[in-house]
This record gives sequence, C-alpha cells and structure tokens, in this order.
Amino acid sequence: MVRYKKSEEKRKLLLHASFQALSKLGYDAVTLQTIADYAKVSKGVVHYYFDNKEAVLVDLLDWLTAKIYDKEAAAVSLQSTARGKMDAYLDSVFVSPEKNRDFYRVYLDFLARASRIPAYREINSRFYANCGSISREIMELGQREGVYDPGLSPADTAPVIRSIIDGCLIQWLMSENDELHGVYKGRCREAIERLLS
Amino acid sequence: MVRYKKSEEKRKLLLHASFQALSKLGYDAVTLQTIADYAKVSKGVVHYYFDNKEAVLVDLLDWLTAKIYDKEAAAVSLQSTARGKMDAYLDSVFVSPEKNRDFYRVYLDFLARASRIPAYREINSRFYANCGSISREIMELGQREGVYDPGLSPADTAPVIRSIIDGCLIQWLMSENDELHGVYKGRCREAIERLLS
Amino acid sequence: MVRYKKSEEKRKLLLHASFQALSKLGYDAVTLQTIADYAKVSKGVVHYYFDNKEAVLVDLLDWLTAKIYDKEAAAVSLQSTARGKMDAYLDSVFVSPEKNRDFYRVYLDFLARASRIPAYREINSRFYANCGSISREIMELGQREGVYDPGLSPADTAPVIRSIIDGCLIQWLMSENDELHGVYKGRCREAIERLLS
Amino acid sequence: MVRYKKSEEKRKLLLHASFQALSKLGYDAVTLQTIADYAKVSKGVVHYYFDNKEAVLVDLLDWLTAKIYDKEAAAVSLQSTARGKMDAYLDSVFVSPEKNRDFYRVYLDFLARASRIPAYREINSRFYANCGSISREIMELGQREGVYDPGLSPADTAPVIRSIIDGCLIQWLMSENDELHGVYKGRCREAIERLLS
DNA sequence: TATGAATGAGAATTCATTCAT
DNA sequence: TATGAATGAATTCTCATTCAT
Repeated sequence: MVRYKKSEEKRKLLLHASFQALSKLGYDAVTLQTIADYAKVSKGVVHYYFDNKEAVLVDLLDWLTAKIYDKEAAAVSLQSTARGKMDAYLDSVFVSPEKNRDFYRVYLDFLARASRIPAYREINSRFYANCGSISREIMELGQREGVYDPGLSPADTAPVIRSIIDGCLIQWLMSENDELHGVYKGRCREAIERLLS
Repeated sequence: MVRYKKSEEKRKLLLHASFQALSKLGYDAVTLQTIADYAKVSKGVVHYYFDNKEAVLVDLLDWLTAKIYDKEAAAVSLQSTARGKMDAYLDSVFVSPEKNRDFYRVYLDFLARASRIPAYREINSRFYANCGSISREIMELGQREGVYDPGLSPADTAPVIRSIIDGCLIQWLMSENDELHGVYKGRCREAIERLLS
Repeated sequence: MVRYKKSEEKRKLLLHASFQALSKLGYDAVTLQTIADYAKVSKGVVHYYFDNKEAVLVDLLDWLTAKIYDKEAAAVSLQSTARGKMDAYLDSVFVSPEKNRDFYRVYLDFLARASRIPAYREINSRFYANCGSISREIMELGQREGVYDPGLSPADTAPVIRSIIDGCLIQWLMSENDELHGVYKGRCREAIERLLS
Repeated sequence: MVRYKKSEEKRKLLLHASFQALSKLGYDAVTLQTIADYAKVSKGVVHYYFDNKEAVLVDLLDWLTAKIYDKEAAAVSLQSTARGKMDAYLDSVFVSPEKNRDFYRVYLDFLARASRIPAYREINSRFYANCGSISREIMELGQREGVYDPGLSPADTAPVIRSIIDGCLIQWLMSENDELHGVYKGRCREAIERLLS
C-alpha cells in the first residue's frame, strides 16, 4: 500500500521518540501526545503515520529488538574464536548502565504485556530465536575448538544463556545501582563460562 | 478485636480477588470495578479497605511475594541435604504450568513497573533478598557437605541462581506451551547443578 | 441485569434531555456533553445510564415513537365513528406547529439514518406497523359503517395514509412557515377523505 | 475557455463521486478523503474545486435535484395526454429499486438537515416548486381533458401528489425489500388516480 | 493544478475517586 | 460498614482545513 511509504525516515523518527518517551516515562504514562511532544510534532502526525497506538508500540518493539539483535550479531561476527565471540556478545549486551536501563525498562514493559498481546509475543519469539542462534553458533564453534564441553546440547543450552543474561540484567535494573552493572556482568560471564566448560 | 479481624479477613479476600483479576486480565485492564466484581462486593468496599488503587496493588505484591517465599522456605526446610533442598526449592518454584503462569504474569506486570514505582521496587528487593538467602544457605550447606565447589562465593552466586530461575520461567511463559514447563525446569536444574559443582 | 434498573426515572430524564437537544441542535451537532448539559448533569452520568451514544439514540427513538403512537391510539379510541376517529387521528398527528417541528426534525434525522442503522430501521418498522393498524381499524369500521369505499383493501391503503401524513408534514417542515401548518393539515385531511370515499 | 471547461468537467466528476460516496456510506461517514478516493484524486483537489465540505454538499444537492427534475420533466413532455403524462411522471420517479435507493438515501440525508441548513432548504424548495409545476400542469391538462375533477385546485393538490410520492418511497426504502418497489408504485399510482378523479 | 504532510479542535469513552444515603 | 450514583480529568482517535512543494 502507498499508505506505508510515507517517508520511512519520519516513521523512524517517531519510533525513536516513542522509545525515548517509553524509557523515560514508562508504558503506562506514555500517551500519543507524549510521543508527539518527544518527536516535536503535532498529535495528528502520529496518527498519520500509524493506524493507532497499538501499531506504534508493535512497530517500536519490532524495530527495537531488531536493532539490538543486529548489534549483537555484528559484534560477534568481528571475532573469530568462541571465547572472543562470547566476550563480544556479552560486551554488546552489557553495553552500559544508561543504555541497558533504557532498553530493559522498555523491554520489560513489553514483556509484561507479551503474555496477553500476541503481536508482542510473536516479535519477542523472533528475538529469542535470533539471540538463541547467536549463542548456539558460539557454542558449536567452542565445541569444535575444544574449549566448551562437547556433551552439551547447543539447542538446550542456548536458551539458558539468554535466561542468565536477561535474569541478571533485570536484577541489576531493580538494584538501581549503576556500579553494580559491572558486577552483574562479571557474574553473568562467569556463570556462562562455568556452564559451558 | 473482632472488628479488626473481620476487616483483616476481608482485606485478604480483596487481595485474593485482585490477584485473580490481575492474572486473568492483566494490570492494564484491571479497574477497581473489576476487583470489586471478582470479590463480589461493591466498588465502594475496595475504597473502604484501601486508600486508593495504588495501595491495593502495593499490598498485593507484598502479600504475593511473601506467600511465595514462605512456600519456598517451608519446602526447603523439610529437606536435610543440600541437593535435597535444592530439588525441593526448584520443585516449589516450578510448581505447575497453571500456577506459574498466574504468578509470573502478575509478577512481570509488577516488575515492569518496579523500576519506576519505588514501593514495588522495595518489595521486590525484599523478595530478592529472601530468595537469595535460601540459595545461599543451600550453597553453604552443600559446600560443607563437599558436593558444591568450595571456591564459589555464595553471596555472588545466589543472585545468579535466581536469575536463571526467573529467566527460564519468563522464557517458558513466552512460549505459551505448557509441555515445555518440564523442559525448562530440567534445563534450569542442570544449569544450576553445573554452576555449583 | 441490575445494570438496567438504575432509576428508570433518571433514564427518562436523560432521554427527554436528548430529545430537546436533538430537536434544537440536530443529530450531527449533538454530543454527549450537550445531552449532559441539557439534563444538567455531568458527562459521566450519560455513560453511567447508557453504554454508549448509540444506545442513547436507539432508546430515544424507541421511547419517542412509542409515545407518539400511544397518544394517537388514545385519541382515536375516544371516538366511536370512523370519521370521528379519523379526525381525532389527524388532530393528534397535526397537533401544533411547535410540537410537529420538534418531533419531525428529530424523526427525519433518525429516518435518514435508518436505511443504514438496523436498530433504527427496526424501531421505525414497529412504528409504521402500529400507525398502520390505527388506519386499518378506522378503515374497516368506516367500511362497516358504509362511509368508506368497501372495495378498498385496508392493508394496502393504510400505508398510503401514513405516506400522505408524513409527506405533508415533511413538506410543511421544509416550508418553515407555521401558518401553513393548518393548510397542510387540511390538504392531508381532504386527500385522505377522497382516497377512502 | 478550455480552462474553465476542464475544471467544470472535473467539478462534475467530483460531484458524481460525492454522490456515490454518500449513497454508499451515508452523510455521516463521508469525509473529504472518501470523496477524493471515490474520484480517484488527492484530497487537495477537492479543496481546490470547492471552498469547503459544505460547498461540495450544497453543490451536490443542487446538481442532484436539478438532474432528477430534468429527467422527470423530459419524460412527461414526451406524452400528450394527462394520464399519459402522469404515468410517465411516475415511471420516471419510480425508476428502479437500485436508483431509488441511491437517490432517496442521499435525499433523506439532505432533507434531515434542511430544516437547519438554509442552503439545503432553499434548494429543496426549488425542487418542490419544480415538481409541483409538473403535477400542476398535468392536472390542468387533465381538467381540460375532462379526466380529472375540475373542482380541485391544482395549486393545493400538486403538493399532496409529491407528498404521496415521497411518503411512499420513504416507506419503501425503510422496508429494505426490492420486491415491494412495484407494490408501492402501484399504491402510489392508484392513490393519485383516486385523488384526482 | 495537484499532492499529501501537518495541524489541532473536538468527540466518545474510561475510570479513579468522592460522597450522600 | 456498605452501596452505587455522580463527577470530571485524561486518553484515543477523526477529520476539515492549511500550506509548502
């Protein structure tokens, strides 16, 4: 449809504004007016580019998880050894207190609704699958390299790796303590290392 | 006084109704009317027992996390060996698809808001601390028994154990597949076992 | 449902206010705020008594047409001869410029939407059927009395009588001339008389 | 000038599209975007040819009623006897279920607003006058021919004829039954015949 | 001439909260 | 204690109109 071509740039700009609004104010408090304010446009513009509020949020989650995955995949691909890749993966995930806070606040908001909103759930499944494939490939490489336990099933272990990552970052987020960011990153790294060796 | 007891009973009844409403409809969709309907009382009653909506929800989270922790602690205390206690802990956590779904849906709803609502965050911190103490005691016993790696720091490892549990249960919740409940439980158990040994 | 008992009186009051608002401002211009204003209550009250705007309007049309029919039927029943009943019917229909204007303005607004809104159409069909039965009974009595042509089919002629009435009152309404009210009434009466004799 | 012709053509095209949109969707649901869509032009074009939405609708009613009158007048002029003309008139009015539905839906939409929008009322008065003159001329001819009652006042009877026509077609429209179209036409014809004889 | 992006006023609806009974 | 009627702030969404290109 023509309806969708409407300057892809502006759509991105609105999604970016939505992300800022959500991370700053939270899902509950964000209105279309807020988003418009963050984007410095009028309220009507948001409705011009998206059918309704739900569409904005669905597109936001899609855009956001795709961006995160792309960054992670890119970081991993620059390394050649399993441990190098795993370190790159974790560096990419635990990027900084500020960015992790912004992303995980928003991500948790979506996750909390995903069990009731199929569109969110579907996008998250894709994200899980993508993250899983990163871990799986690193594991398989590590097993070929002889640094990871060859008895482990990558398909069964990859989800657990993401569980540790998400679990640690959620716990860190709840601590409200930026200095613990490094601590949680270290704990996460070591736990994964013990798990795979 | 009877007076107080009576109202305390009704308060519990309202919290229970709130939990049912939240797990069924989700945080966003629950209104005071909904809660009143679930409790089969009039809307005014909810305001009679709680100052406002926020107060209901804060009390609910408090009541809920305390209940969960009590169950876990009780289950663990029935066992005497570290591995027995850990199994009891995980059995208590991964209790059933139905109960896990109900609790984690509601818990995620609170977690998502906890980074913005201090009252929720505080209650969750207490919950984290309580859960942490369970793991820590099991670990310390296991180290004394010689079944767990004595080089591990219980204070640093306990949080990771809860991370794995929460991470796995969130992932399972997103899968919308009851049959995977056992699979995630198994993965979680093995990961913890590898981590501690 | 309990939902409907909520003081029938107030519901009537709101319907009456809606009628006033509609006849004064027209369907397009009437908002729920307007209705609330006319009823001297807050906007929320209208939503408390009716599920939505459509429900207000459906109930209004129902209430209005029932009221009109009741008046007509009551007036007719007071007379004993066919011509007496027909005169009473027309007197009841052509009641006064003010009342006819108020009713026909609102009625036309509904009629215009009835071809697209089934609820309106259904209510109007009931109104047509009721009005038809009045004419039919008068005709049958007149035929027995020997004052109306016995060769006419009451079932076929009754609808035409209402057509003449509605057609004349719409034309009068468009004339915006109160003094023509009597003229149109006379034309309508004579036409019906010629039709039936 | 070509310039003027061209735009005049487009204006007609827009009016035609407006008519289609109105008959299909109803006055309430028609937006300038809808009209533009039906005309397969951009929204801006509608504003280029008309000052505002109201202007489009006023012009549409004008164009529509003029077209209807022209057709009726043309049909009548082809006949030479009073009864022939009256039949031609009614054939022209009761043209077909489809066309009557399209026209009367739109016409009722305008009629309902005419009591509040002077521009509509004025155009409708002209339409009434034109239709009245058709009936009047037929009546006068019939009276000269000796087939219609010479005691009737054409000026007083002509409006009633249009009342019967409009009243019958509105009733038919409300019936939502194409097969009744012929029935109503027959009733209308007979009623007029009895009225005039 | 023509397009369609942008604006913002205005409408329906929801719901926490208040309060008279 | 308990009820539920009433309020009004806040939110989503629609659309006529304007205007730069």
